[in-house]
Amino acid sequence: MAQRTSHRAAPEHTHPDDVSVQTALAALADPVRISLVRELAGSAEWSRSCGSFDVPVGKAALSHHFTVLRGAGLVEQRDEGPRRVNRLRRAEFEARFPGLLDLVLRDEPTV
Amino acid sequence: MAQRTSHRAAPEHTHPDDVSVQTALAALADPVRISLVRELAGSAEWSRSCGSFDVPVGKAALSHHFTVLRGAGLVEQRDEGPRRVNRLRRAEFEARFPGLLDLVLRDEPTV
DNA sequence: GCGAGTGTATGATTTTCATCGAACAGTCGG
DNA sequence: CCGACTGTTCGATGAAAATCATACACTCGC
Repeated sequence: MAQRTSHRAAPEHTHPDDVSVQTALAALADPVRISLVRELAGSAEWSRSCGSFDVPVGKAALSHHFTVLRGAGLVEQRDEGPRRVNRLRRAEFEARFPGLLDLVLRDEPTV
Repeated sequence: MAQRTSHRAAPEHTHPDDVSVQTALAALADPVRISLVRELAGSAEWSRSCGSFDVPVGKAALSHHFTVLRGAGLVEQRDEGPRRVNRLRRAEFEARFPGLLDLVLRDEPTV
């Protein structure tokens, strides 16, 4: 039989098409999640594990934020050995909510 | 001297240019405020008083929501006799957050 | 100027959400 | 098989936000 990469339950994903505007906006209206999305946008796909992000919260909260991002159709996850790697669903999200992601990514904080 | 229309304190407004993406998203990530913005978009400017909107909340909460919308640069208000009439700041908001308002207005709930 | 109509302010209540600590579950290298 | 590493789950906590009821302020027609 085919080789299994993981015996863990695969994370549940929601396609952007099944997401309401309100849910999408709520997902992006949080400073930690905005940081995650921005960092993710600046990295190659599947290159970032959940723990590799520079956000000031514990791993429990971090896990929660990724759940929210998945539920909003913003992030796709895949298990790779012990870690869970991420990908920003740019094209799909853009198709569903044109311009929205760009607004978040372009509006960098004035450091 | 010039005639005064109102002896009330004029409502404080925030221009969309002075609003962060996060604030804008948070303002639009609420069902009641989404309803207000949609109804407002379907009416002539300055034609709707605060109490004329069909939302399931008391007037105290309603007043609060308009404060949030003003603070996000989404709504402009003017006193007209006993009522406070509203205007959606379409052009200004669109200039600051291109496409965002359209997303909210286009995504009508499937009734 | 009274009273109805409209909106704001205040304080309390409720709900929602972000967060943490601790316990648990896979994965992988030795 | 053990131990380090990664991430999830659970329960509790705290903060923020929505809501309400009440009281107050302003406008206007009578």
